[in-house]
Amino acid sequence: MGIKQLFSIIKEEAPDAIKEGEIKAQFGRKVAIDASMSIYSFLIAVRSDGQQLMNESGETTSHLMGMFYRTLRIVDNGIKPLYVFDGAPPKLKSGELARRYQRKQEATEGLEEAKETGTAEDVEKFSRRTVRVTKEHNAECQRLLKLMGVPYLIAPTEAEAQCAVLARAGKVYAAASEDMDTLCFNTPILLRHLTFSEQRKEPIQEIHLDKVLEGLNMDRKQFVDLCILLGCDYLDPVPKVGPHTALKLIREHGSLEKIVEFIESDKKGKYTLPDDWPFADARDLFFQPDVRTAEDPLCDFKWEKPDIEGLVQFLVTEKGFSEERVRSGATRLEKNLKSSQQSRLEGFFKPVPKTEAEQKAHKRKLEEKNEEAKKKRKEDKKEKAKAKAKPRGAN
DNA sequence: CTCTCACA
DNA sequence: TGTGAGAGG
Repeated sequence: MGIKQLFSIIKEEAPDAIKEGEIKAQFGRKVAIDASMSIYSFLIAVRSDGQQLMNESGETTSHLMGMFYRTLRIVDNGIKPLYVFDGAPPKLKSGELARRYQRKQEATEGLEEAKETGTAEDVEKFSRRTVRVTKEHNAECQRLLKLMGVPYLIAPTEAEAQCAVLARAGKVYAAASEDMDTLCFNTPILLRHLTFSEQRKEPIQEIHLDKVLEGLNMDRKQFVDLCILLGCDYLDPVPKVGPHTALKLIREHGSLEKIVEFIESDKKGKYTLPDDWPFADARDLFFQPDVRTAEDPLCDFKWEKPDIEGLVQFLVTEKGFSEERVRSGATRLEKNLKSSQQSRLEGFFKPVPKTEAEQKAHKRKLEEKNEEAKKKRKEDKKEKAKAKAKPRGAN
């Protein structure tokens, strides 16, 4: 998995591509979020005594908890989230690719377990391994979002790819994900650490793909080849090839075709490719993912007022949440989604003048504006009255 | 994971 | 104002 490696390469070779800032800087922006990935992490992280949270009937509530509060926090910051759910698993062209993909998926869960080996947390270990995002989890989160007035859409296959399409089309500002692989799907901007700013001290990262390519001096194809070489979700990495070598190989040979050629003809046999390594098929998945175009009516979305009573019914009555918390959450949601109707205003955060003189000047200005507005209203009224008195019929 | 509340 | 422990369902 090249997540760390890819980031370190970018940091090294294209530092301008990474912009760090506070969450406030994202005010008014729309972002696309991979819902299924989020749900998975909630199921793992939202726990108490090693168990997922559950209501009295034993139904899991971790995913709803996580999604409810995280979304609230995002919305509190004036950000408008759009969730994208995974559809069917991608149809992989080669059988080998499919095999590896499946194994990787299973390994992801096994890895969590392996990491825990040696610690005394047997219970946790066991329950983590069995975590799967089910149809029911997805459906419940969709119901929750609907009640919250937060839009979502279901991707034909992979959510990440769909997020990238929306960002590329300008329907959202960025794809928000922790997964660097999202860049391979051609999102112009990747937003990382969207949620844990403020509370933690880490800043939000914007990673700009154009700057990445510029800094690496590569086109998109070479960049994707680089990522595949580092080990993407669909293919195993090449043994002994780390970030440094991967970069060097791409720079010297220009493409995976040439690199494979080189490795196979290299008499010294420094590197060995995995037995079956259908890199071209993996590359296709990044270049021709199964997605809806941004113009598809199914990609239309809007933010609406929350259904407060519906939320209470679902979360409180059915799932045992605290009514007070749900209601106060719903109120926050109502307030924020209303006020963020207006789009991003540059200069919105210009500080109010500080000295007394400046404050007075500022006040005067406001009064002037007020006066002007009043006058205008009066005039408008007059116009209207005139129009009424002299109803139009002439034309 | 996120919230809350107690405590420096 | 900030941090840590503990609850949440």
